[in-house]
Amino acid sequence: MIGHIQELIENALEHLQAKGEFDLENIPTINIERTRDKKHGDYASNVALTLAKPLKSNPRAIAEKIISELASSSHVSRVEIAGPGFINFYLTNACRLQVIKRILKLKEDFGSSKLGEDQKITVEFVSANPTGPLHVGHGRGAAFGSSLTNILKKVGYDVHAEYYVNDHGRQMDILATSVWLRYLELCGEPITFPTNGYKGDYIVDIARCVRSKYGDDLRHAQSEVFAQVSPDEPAGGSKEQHIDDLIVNAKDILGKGYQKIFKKALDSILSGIENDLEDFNVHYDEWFSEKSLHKGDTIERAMAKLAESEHLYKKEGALWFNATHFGDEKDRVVMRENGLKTYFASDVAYLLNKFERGFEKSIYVFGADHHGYIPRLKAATKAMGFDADKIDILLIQFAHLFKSGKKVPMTTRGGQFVTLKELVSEVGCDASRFFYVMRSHEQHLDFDMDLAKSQSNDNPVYYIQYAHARICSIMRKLTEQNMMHNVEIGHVAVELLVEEQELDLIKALSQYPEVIEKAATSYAVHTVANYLRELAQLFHSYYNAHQVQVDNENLRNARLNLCLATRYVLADGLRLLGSSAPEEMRPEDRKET
RNA sequence: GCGCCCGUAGCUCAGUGGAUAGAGCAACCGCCUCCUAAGCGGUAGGUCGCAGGUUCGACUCCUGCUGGGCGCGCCA
Repeated sequence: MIGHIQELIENALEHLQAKGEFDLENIPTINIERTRDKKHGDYASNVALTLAKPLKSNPRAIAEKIISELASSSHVSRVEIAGPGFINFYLTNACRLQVIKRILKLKEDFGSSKLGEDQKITVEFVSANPTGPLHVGHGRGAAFGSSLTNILKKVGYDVHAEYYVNDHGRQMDILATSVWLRYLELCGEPITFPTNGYKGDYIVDIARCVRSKYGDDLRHAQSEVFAQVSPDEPAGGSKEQHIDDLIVNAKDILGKGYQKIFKKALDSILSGIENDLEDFNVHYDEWFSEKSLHKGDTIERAMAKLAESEHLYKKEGALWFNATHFGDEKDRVVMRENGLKTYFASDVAYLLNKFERGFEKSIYVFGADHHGYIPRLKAATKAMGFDADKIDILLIQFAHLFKSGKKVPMTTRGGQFVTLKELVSEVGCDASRFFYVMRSHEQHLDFDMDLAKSQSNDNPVYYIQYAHARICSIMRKLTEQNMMHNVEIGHVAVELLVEEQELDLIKALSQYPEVIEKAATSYAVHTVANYLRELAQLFHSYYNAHQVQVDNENLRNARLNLCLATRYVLADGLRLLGSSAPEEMRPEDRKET
């Protein structure tokens, strides 16, 4: 419709130009937008305002000339000038009502588009180190990334959702060593657990699994384990050195046994993460292993690419990438003096891998604390000769969890935190998914657990679901009374929908494709949540003001069509956000909170 | 110190150059003989952090200031 109006104006401008009324160097791109206020019609253009300057004339006069040259259209009922010189377009009722037929035909495909042209893109999100269960801090990235993936698919991208698994490096060694030490404790060895080890209870659980599988096979004497280990921090030493020494000993003493523990720890935590995310309705196409980059030659090739473009240099024994050349604040080490590659080297290799897999766009969803990564990833992209516009890095601001009015700490050093699993089991998947994405990802979020749990009118997700359930209920009642919903009768009688609430609801429905498209192009998942709330609001108002099941068969079917169309959009929108659309919600099912 | 993000109603937030700045919650007043009251209608609530600038037009863009969050290792 926007394109149609654009065309009308464009033609009018060309006529005016040809008649010599206007003297423009070129026809500008014409901006058409939905009006916010229905008193301003359905669509408005500011074209006369923008032309005021080049034409050196007043906007209202220009608008008048444009209107006089507008060709008549079967979709437009009225055009008027308003305010400083806006041109407002009113659609014909027939045109407005078409959307119902369209939705009933397309069903849940309404709002889908070919915007993405089937381009291969990837969205990487969460990617938390597999050193422990996911906590509520990861939940926002998971909810956002998953919803974004759904939305991008909806507009026609071939989206590959990916989790980058940091299954390589020192943190994993600390994990494996922590498990081993807990295992030794279970065997009865007197162990002083290192300050820098992972202290969560889940480590003990894994150690127990190791013990039940291997018995005492991996047991070694405390004296051997701690032989030549420098003192821990409480004993006046360095906690970093202490844990590193323990890792060296663990690898030495255990040999192949170390890999067994390592693998057990990784598998156990990773499958826990996978399960937690599945329960959170978050699905991945790929769990990408960092180790696979080390096993293959991707890192070498990535480094070679950087070297080729002469962006690598040696300093103080280490190998550096000159990121400052591309605007980063400092150069970055890719290989340490001890010959080990840094995480950044893996990141560059992963980047190369994404380009090699032919993704047109790689979207990274990072926590706000990772904002320092943007310049260096962009720098590496450019240095390898790729288009930096092909990577988009989104920062998710922190969510603060509130419980009983008090802020709940997200993580603590001691390994105590609210896990995602706990959140989902306490609040439920639907409400927690919705709460995480109902605010802009660029905004700090206060997550009120009590509100999310409350199954009441305070809770926006239930409000939306309730609208859906009400429609389902209308349909059920109909069947109980042996009345038929005849869609064709409804289509023919569509002009009977004249109530204000009906027209408002119809208008909102017709906006769904635009909302989805805008959410996709600007990565603004929360706009879908806002839209659904508005749509539910309009439906509830309508429901209260007018009866759907009326005696008049024509009107009844027209209204049923409208309800059904609303239902499709509500269900699809909820699906995009990872929430369900229940067909029945009973007040007596509510849990008192 | 440097860099990134944020400041809109009592609270939590929408509003990515347009018309009279909007929702929800909290407050107050109403609505079930009628398809689910997890609902609806109404009232009240604002110096869009402050000061300049760009523009026909600024909550929106630019600069400075101010308040808050986060980040600045051969850590992961």
